[in-house]
Amino acid sequence: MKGIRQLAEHLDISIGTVSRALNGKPDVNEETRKRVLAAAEQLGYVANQSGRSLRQGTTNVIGLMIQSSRETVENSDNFFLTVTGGLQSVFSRHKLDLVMLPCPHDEDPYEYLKRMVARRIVDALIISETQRVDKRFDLLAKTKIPFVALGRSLSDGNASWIDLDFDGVVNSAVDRLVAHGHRRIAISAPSSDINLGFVFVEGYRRALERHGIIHDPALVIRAKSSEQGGYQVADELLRLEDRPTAVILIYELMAIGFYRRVMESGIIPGRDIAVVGFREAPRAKFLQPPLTCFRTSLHDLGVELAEILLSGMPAYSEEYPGKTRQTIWPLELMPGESDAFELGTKK
Amino acid sequence: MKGIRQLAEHLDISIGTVSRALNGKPDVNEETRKRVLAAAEQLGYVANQSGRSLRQGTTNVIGLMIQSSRETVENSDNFFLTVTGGLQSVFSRHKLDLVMLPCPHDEDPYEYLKRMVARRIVDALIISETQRVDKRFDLLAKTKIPFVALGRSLSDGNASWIDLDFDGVVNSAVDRLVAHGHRRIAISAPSSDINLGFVFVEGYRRALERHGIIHDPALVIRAKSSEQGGYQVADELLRLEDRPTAVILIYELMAIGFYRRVMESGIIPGRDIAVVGFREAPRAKFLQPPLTCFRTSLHDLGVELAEILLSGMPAYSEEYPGKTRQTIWPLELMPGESDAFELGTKK
DNA sequence: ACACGTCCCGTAAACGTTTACGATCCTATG
DNA sequence: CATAGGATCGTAAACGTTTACGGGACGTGT
Repeated sequence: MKGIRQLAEHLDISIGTVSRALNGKPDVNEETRKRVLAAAEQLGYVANQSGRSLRQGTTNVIGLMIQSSRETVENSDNFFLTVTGGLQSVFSRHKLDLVMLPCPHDEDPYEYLKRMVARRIVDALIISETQRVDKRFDLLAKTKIPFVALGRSLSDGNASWIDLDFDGVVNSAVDRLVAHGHRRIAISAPSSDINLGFVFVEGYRRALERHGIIHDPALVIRAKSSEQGGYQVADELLRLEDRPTAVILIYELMAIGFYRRVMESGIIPGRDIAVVGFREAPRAKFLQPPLTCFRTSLHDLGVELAEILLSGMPAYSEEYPGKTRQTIWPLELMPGESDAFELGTKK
Repeated sequence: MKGIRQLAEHLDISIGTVSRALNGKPDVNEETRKRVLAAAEQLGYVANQSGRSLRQGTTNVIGLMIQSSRETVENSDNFFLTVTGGLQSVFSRHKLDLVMLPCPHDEDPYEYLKRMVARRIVDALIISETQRVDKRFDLLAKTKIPFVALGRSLSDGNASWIDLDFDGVVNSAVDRLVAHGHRRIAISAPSSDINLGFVFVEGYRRALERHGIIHDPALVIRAKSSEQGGYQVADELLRLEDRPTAVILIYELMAIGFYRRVMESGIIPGRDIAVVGFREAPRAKFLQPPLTCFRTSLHDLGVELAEILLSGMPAYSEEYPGKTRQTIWPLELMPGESDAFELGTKK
């Protein structure tokens, strides 16, 4: 089966009518529509995407750009695959397909994005792993292509985004630890270049301030979000003369390394030091003691993300142009036993 | 900047010459080529992919189809993102872009693939997570689209594929355990529907046979490749009256759950029971005791995979059509301490 | 009988590229 | 001087689809 032309002459109908029939347009007899659909099915005809795209300037494909940098590969940990599930559950209802666009390690994400936009293989884009200053926002705004960011940025220029509630997480964690009597609370986070690192530590500082605790910069450890990172965090904290009594880890993967390092020094998590993790993953509850952490449904986050995007696309939104939407996605505390003790009372 | 036509009249050159200049074709003066390239750069012109694809029937995009099924999401654990890095390092040299095509959970992979093929948004395909019988091979063979499978299949029909050396892994594991005095060796694997599950257990049986050990079906545990799965494997094995003295786990993630369950019963891995894991991931060495497992470079696997694919594409291979290539990808033993004891001698 | 509206369909242009073909100019060679 | 041939460029067709436009057939109301 070559193209619509062959299909048309096989049916002895004009090519225009065939196209209208296939696309559910009016001005075509219901009976001939049946015939066309049947013949297309039988001959296995599917419209050539290039031709269609060229004509109507649309591809029916949404792109999800990911960086998969070295840093990410170690910890993203199916984050994207799970979000993708939520995205697709929405997109498939609109006959949109999702493709993931992985930016090569050795290419500048900005240049990569520019190429992808220019190639016009997607109608809209989702960018992720936003930097604190991120030129991609300007680029996408300038090209008028609909997009949503997964992650805030200073450069968002009032564009739509969705982000995890880092602030809520760190506030809740600090409150909880303070209630247990802790005053020296350490925190780990990635570099403040990436927005997560900045926002997380900022929230931490405000939370401490709220409790009247002075902030000690030595208790903020920048580390990779991996087992090695957790190991290193523990290592650095153990070196301090005035050690913290509690620690907030980012990415629960770090807890594995953290546990190991402190236990090597005879320190038992959940008894000698309190540990809170963010965010929940299956293995958190397999640690000993089980890790107190924060959970959320990444699938549902994907659903929300998709809806935000669609609401910004003329063809899929009734009240376009609507306002851009900025959403902070909540997480729920999952109490474990890694912080379940009152400071000063060792069981 | 609209299209090549505007670029041409801006330069006061014919559209044909501009196209030739941009694509490095001959029959164009070197100086005018410079001018064209400069103007294109300055005006930010990039060829519209749809037009180009329509004309020359090629998209310069390679697709990597992944299923991201529930099963996979829990354990694939950046497997694909790492392989992707290797793929892109090859593709980028040929000006090919890679997109990941995630099949929605609720859609049949075969139907999804059919849609993607028909849409013609990729020039070639990589399929993964092959089933033991997998209709996708026939479909791709029939449509003549170049492809490689990541994973063997009964249905491969002599197509190209690459797969991890499950056989070598399980042989090596069994040899090692037998050398340490073990005779009752359990194994975990996913369902034999997926090819990995089948091949792995088959190799296990042959390895036992080689050592004259009779195969006890009770020692083959089908479980999900996750922490929960590992927990469940331990649970089932503990219920046996004639317990195994060693176990081979698939996916080192399972070891976390396995360790926890047996330790709940006072059994210490590496002392009371030997554990070998497949395949290596960062966290294996953060377990206590460190897990003996098998490692490989998934990046390099991606490179090989890309080269196999390219060798099957007329435009990128000098001796096309070459033979199809089936590659078994080796893994290397990483001795830990989880099996470092002689049976009968408890330290 | 006439006007008019509805339903259905065919025709052809347009989307942005690439490329086969032919035209032009210039130089070297006889 | 005639001619061949190379270098460089312009012209136009083609890729497969969608869609604006117009036209024929038919029914309905005056």
